[in-house]
Amino acid sequence: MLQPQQPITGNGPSASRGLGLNVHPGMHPLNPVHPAGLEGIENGHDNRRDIKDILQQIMTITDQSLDEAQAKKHALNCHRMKPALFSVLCEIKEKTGLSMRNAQEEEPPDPQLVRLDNMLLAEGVAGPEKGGGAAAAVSAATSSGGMSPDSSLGHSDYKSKLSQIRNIYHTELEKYEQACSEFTTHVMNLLREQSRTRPVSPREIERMVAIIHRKFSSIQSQLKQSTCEAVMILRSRFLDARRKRRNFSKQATEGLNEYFYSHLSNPYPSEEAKEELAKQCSITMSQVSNWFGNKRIRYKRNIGKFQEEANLYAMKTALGATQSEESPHTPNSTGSGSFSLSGSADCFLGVPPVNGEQPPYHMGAQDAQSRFSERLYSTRESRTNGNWQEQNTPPSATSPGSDHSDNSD
DNA sequence: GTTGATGATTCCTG
DNA sequence: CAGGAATCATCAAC
Repeated sequence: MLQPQQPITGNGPSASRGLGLNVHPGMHPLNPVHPAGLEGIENGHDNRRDIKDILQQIMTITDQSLDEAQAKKHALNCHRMKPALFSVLCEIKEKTGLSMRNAQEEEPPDPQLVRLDNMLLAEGVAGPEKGGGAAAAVSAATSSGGMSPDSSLGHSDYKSKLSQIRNIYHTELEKYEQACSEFTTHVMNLLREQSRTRPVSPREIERMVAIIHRKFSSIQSQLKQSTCEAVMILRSRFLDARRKRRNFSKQATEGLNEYFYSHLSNPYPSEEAKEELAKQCSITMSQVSNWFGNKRIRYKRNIGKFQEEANLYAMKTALGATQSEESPHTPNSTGSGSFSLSGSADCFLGVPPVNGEQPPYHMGAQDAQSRFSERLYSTRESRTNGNWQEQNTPPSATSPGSDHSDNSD
């Protein structure tokens, strides 16, 4: 794409300055490396003086004013020695292999940059605008058990902020790309201009372009890093579940409590039961696990405090069970309104007798209870169950009058 | 602002 | 890896 020997037409200011001839190692004026370039010249002594003069002019060209330099440059380009000198320069360059120095440097992709790219893509900042972006990040955070669905008001805020970051990122990226492209064009023009007075190979230009791109790439990676940091801050601020804790809905709490107290002998829902509870309470399975974990430990810590609650739910379940007995068409009715669980039919039947007492509610449905228990309790629970039963004697749930709870703690 | 309740997280254990 | 225990952070009632 370059024609180094083409006639001079351009006379831009850039060409008159950095001609770059004073850095060439093989350019000693009195000792041309290859005499072929001076073919046809008969008087060697005069020639040497000519060359000396020309080079002297070239060396001092940067000290001159623009117009003067332009004029000198034009004079030099028109000089009869110019083609010969140019040819010498070309040969010197070829011999020394200057233009090829470091030409082979093929840098592997920067792992740090790749990481940043991947992260921005995952966060929805880079890549396609809709679908995989903020929504994906939010849904990921939610499904990991972070937030309850009613915290979605925070999501829209998060999305809008993420969108802002995305916009800024793309604007800046565009700016950088434009600047890079402009600068590259400028440098290429400069080199083309210079190629009229010194040999500049296409490969050299490519190398220069690569250098420029590397420089801009490092700026870009800084931009990417800053963007990643901004997204991280945003995430921690908006998606940190602790900050955005929301109480479960009344219905959800009721459902969980119902299950807890109706399985007081073994309040360890199986995966299946957790899934069902999660579905019915509109929370995630990990939230169900959290809830039961908290409930068990808090109940155990202060059984007396939960006595009333236990009684309440015992009443409810008992009422539900009675109703279900009376009207077999509604077997799953638990007296808790819209909330019902398939496993709640074993209301308090799993509660072991306290000091040999009979369970207060014996519906004659022990078989059903066993079946439900078998289905709902995982193998893991059977391990922990014994422990729970031994250590946590449930209160006489349905007889508040005979409260003999130990009010532990 | 204080305080108790509560959902989530972290660390540890079996 | 599930669960216990401790703790944190926020909510909500006062």
